Amino acid sequence: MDAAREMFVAEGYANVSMRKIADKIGYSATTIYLYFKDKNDLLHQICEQTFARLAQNIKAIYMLSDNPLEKLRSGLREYIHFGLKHPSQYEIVFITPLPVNIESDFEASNGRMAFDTLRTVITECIAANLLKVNDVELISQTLWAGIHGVTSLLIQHGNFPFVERERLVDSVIDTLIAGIKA
Amino acid sequence: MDAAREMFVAEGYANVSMRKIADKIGYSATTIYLYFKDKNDLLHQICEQTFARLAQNIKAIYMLSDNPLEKLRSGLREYIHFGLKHPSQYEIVFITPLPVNIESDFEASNGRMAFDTLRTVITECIAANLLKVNDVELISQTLWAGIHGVTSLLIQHGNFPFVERERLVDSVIDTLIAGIKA
DNA sequence: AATATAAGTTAACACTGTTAATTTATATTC
DNA sequence: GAATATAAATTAACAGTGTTAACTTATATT
Repeated sequence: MDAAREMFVAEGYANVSMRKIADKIGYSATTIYLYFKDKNDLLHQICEQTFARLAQNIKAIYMLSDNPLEKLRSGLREYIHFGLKHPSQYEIVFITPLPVNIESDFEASNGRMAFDTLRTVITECIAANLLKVNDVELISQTLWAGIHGVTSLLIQHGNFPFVERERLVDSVIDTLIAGIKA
Repeated sequence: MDAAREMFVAEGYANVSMRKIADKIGYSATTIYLYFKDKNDLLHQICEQTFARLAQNIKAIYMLSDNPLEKLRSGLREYIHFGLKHPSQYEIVFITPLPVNIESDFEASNGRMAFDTLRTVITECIAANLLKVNDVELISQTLWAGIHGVTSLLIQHGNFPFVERERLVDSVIDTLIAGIKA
């Protein structure tokens, strides 16, 4: 998985063959099939690792504040920064077109857990009467769309004449929060 | 291009081989290479066709109203709906990492032209004193991030238990506009 | 020492995008 | 109308892909 992740990150999922991975770890290609159902499954398991780290980071940041809106703001920022700090990995997990039904068990995966951190803090905000809408699911997904949008745009279209990175990130976060605040 | 577009949309870019396209149009696979440099070029040209229509659609929608905020709202909606209606093509232009040499193309591409329609209507909103920030570029890119985010999430993570599609789209648009309105 | 099981490999299949050489069809000249 | 030039399309082939089934080697258990 370490070898595969490095190669996926460096060269892209589609450009890394099972034989290349096998060469790197000194095994034959078919040996990988003893431990992973197929190439998609290999990617899926790597994604789980990354999801788990992201969820952990966000939870750690939530500990630093008691103000729900502050927690929300810093959580959103951590998500974006996590993506920008590990652009290749973010690309693989969140941007790279997922070849098949890789997400069929999303319900129980670490991806769901990462998203749950967002849902949790939104619930706190609603409980504290800080928002003007009280549909947790709807707001969570709306915010996710916003932070995923800026992250993936900055990663992908690096040569587009964006305004300064930190200004854009702040603007997205500020706009989103201003848009839902009571 | 018609045959290829249909198949890309129906089955996904990766699952359509040059031979399958050739079969559908009654030619041999290699004939396609007389008219397109390679498979990516074929898709790229299909995208240009489609996104010329997007820019056209948005401009047409702007004609239907004089209220800048209404124009903005309906333009954002059209962008998202267009992406959802042409997921394969949206994917290749805005999501899939492009080879380095194509990137300069983006400056003059029809996708960029679509973004310019956004910049134009934002300028109108600022001129009418409807927004609380008056940096055209910053706001345009912030909104682009938001609508790109929801579009790409809905396209790529189809198995995620999203709330009803139209509700999420509305929520993103409402939140963004509420976040920038004066 | 014999056997059962785990781990890994080889050979092969049915594909893929793509190139080079070759054939077939159409147009242009004599 | 015949000969030639050009355009259009094809066939054969290459090097690669994910993946399966059959086989071999290593390790553990009796």
